[in-house]
Amino acid sequence: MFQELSEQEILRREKLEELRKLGIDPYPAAEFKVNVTAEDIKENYERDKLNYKDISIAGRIMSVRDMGKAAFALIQDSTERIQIYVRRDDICAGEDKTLYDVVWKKLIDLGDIIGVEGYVFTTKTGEISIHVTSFKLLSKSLKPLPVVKTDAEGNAFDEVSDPEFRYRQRYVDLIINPKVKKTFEQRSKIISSIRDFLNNNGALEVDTPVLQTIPGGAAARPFLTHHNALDIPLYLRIANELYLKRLIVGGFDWVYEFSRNFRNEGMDRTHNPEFTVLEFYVAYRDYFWMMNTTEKLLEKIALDLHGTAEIPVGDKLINFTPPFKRVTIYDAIKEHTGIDVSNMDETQLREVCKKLHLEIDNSMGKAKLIDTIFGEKCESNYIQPTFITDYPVEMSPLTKKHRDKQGLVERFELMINGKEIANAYSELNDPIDQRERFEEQVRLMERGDDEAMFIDYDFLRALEYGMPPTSGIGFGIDRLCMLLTNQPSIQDVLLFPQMRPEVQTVTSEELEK
RNA sequence: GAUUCCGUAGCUCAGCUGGUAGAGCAAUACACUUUUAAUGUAUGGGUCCUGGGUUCGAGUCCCAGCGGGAUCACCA
Repeated sequence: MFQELSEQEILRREKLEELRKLGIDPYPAAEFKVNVTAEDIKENYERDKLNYKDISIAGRIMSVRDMGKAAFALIQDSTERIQIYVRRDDICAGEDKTLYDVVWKKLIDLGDIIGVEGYVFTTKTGEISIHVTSFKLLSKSLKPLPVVKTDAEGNAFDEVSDPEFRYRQRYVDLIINPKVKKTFEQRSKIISSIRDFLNNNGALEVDTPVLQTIPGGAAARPFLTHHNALDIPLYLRIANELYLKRLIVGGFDWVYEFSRNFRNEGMDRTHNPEFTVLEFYVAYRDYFWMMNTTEKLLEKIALDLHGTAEIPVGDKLINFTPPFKRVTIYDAIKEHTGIDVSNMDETQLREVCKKLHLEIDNSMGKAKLIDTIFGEKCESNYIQPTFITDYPVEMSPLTKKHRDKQGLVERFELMINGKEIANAYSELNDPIDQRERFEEQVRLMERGDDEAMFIDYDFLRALEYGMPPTSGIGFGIDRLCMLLTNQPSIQDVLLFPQMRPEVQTVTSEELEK
C-alpha cells in the first residue's frame, strides 16, 4: 500500500500547506448547517421561488468550468448534482480578491467537499443553479477522482467500468457512477418493503446466533473458527432455520430474520461467501398458504419499487401479478424431457441421466439424480415466477411428508428468470420422523456426500416438546435484488463483495517464522 | 479447480509482422464575468502488473507468478 505519490497527489498536499498559510483549515471541525438538498432545489424551485433565496448546501465538487472572473461548477450531495455559479466580485466584495483568485482558482480541486451559501436562479441556458455568495472548504481531497463526463442526454464518457476498481474502491464507484448508488438505494427499499409487509402482518423480527456449534439448517461447507474462552470450535452459520423453528416451539406464531449466512464455497456471478437470506416461519400454516403469501409479498415489493408489477430483467419482462404458475417437479421433468420419472427407482433414474447425457457419480442418491435432471433440463425454462412443488423426500430432510403423495414432501421452490429465488416447506414437526431423516443424512455422509446434514440433538429435543404445524420459507435476498434491480452479478448488489486481498497481509503466525 | 480473455499516465483507451512510449479527459501556467462533455494556447506526468527467458534490441514473442472478468465445474 506504500506507493509513491503521483504528481497530482504531491501537488494537492502542497495545496494543503498553502491553505493553512492563508488561515484556512482544510478539515474544519465545526458543523456546516445545510438547509436544502440538490434534489429538493431541482424539483421545487420553479414552483416556489421564494423559498430558495437563502440556501445553504454542501457537496463534492464534480466539475469546474472556469471563465476568468467567474466560474461554474457542479457539486454533488447525497441526492443529486447541481450547478453553482461563483462570481469573483460576489465572494470578494472588497479589494482583496485572494479568496477567488487563489483559494477558489488554485487551491480547490475536483473531489473537494465544500459548503456554499447563496440563492437559486436559472441561467441563460435554463439550468437551475446556485448563485454563490460565500463558500467554505469542508474537506480537502488528496486523491484525484476519476473524471466521468456526462452530456445533456446523460451519456457518460470515460465511465469507470473496470470491475476490479469498482468493487475494491466502492466508495469511488458510488461517487462517480450515480447508477450504482441507485441500485443500493433500491436494495434498501426492497428490504424495507419486505419488513413492512411482515411487520404489518404481525411478524416478529428476531436475532439468532451467527456463531453456532452445529452448522445446521442447510447442506453446505461452513467456515470454522475457534472460541478461546470456551476452547471450542464454532461455525459461522450456513442457515438460521433450526433456530427460528425453536422459536415457533417457544410459542411465537410468526418470526423472521434477515440472516447473513456464510458458506465456504466457490464464488461466481451468483455466489458470495457471505450472503443474505430472509427466512420466516408461521405457525398453523402450510405450504399452500405460503405460496399465496409469497405471491402477495413479491407483488408488493415490485409495486413499492417500480410502481408496476411488470419488471424488465435483461431482455425479458417479468410479471409479478398473482397467481404464479404451480408445477410439480415430476410434471416439470415430464414436460421438458418427455420422461415420467415419478415411479422410478435409483437404477432407472441413472439410466435416464445417461440417456440425457448428464454427468452423475455413485455417491448420488435418488433425490440428487432427480435434482440434477431438473436443474439441467427444466430450471432455466421458468422465466415467469413459477412454484415448483412436491419434491422427493430424500432431498428434503426438514420437510413434512406430503399429505397424500407417497414418497414426496410438501415443499416448493420459487423459480424466476430461470433461477431459484425462494425455498419453502410445510415444516417437519414429527420428532421421530425428523430423527430418522437426520440418521438418513448420516448414512449419505458415510456414502461420500460431504454436504449431508449434521444431527442437531437440541433441535430434536425442541421438537419433542411439540412444534405446531408450521410453514417456513427462505428468500435469497441478494438474488432477489439482482432480479428487481436488473443487475447481472451478485457483486453489483453487494456494497463490498468478497475480493482477494490486494496486498498479501502478513499474519502473526508468519511473522513468528 | 479448469479453460479463456485482460492488466500501458489519476481515469478511458491506442500502440501492426519486436526498433528508446501515444491520444482524450484530469493536472500545471496564461486568457476569458451566464458556461455546461465550456473554449483557446503552452507545459509536466510512465515500475508498460511482477520475475525469468529468447534477441544486438521486448509494452510487443516464450515461461512462471500475481490480480481481475467471462465460461465451466463446485455450491440441493
